[in-house]
Amino acid sequence: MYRYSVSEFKRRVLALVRAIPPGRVCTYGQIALLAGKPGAARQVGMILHGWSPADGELPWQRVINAQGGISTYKVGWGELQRGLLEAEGVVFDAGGRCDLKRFRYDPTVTSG
DNA sequence: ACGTTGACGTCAG
DNA sequence: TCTGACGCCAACG
Repeated sequence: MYRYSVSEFKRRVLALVRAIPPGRVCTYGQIALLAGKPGAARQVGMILHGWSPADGELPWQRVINAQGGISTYKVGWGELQRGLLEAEGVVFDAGGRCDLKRFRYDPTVTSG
């Protein structure tokens, strides 16, 4: 698909995203940090941006912003992402945000 | 090489 | 809580 020579960072990001279990979410900053580039949250978004939304191989919908909200409305995939997450059990409030303390998945914490 | 843009994050008011 | 400013780094013209 869009597998053009991925760099080390991209590789790590994709691996981390794939490690997110259904019904859980991660933030861009969290992914960037674990991928080895603290503060490179924007680059995480860019990497996912180059990925097809129809590609079920990558659970890109489980990556949201640090406020627990959807950041893909500006590219037209907001409704799709929210729908996919809700189908997995993630609950959004009236403000379109979910409770990160409840749904955030941290690979470094083996508690779940 | 340079300036602008962007699926973001953090700090100050 | 919401807004504005700055930083981050890769992609684009």
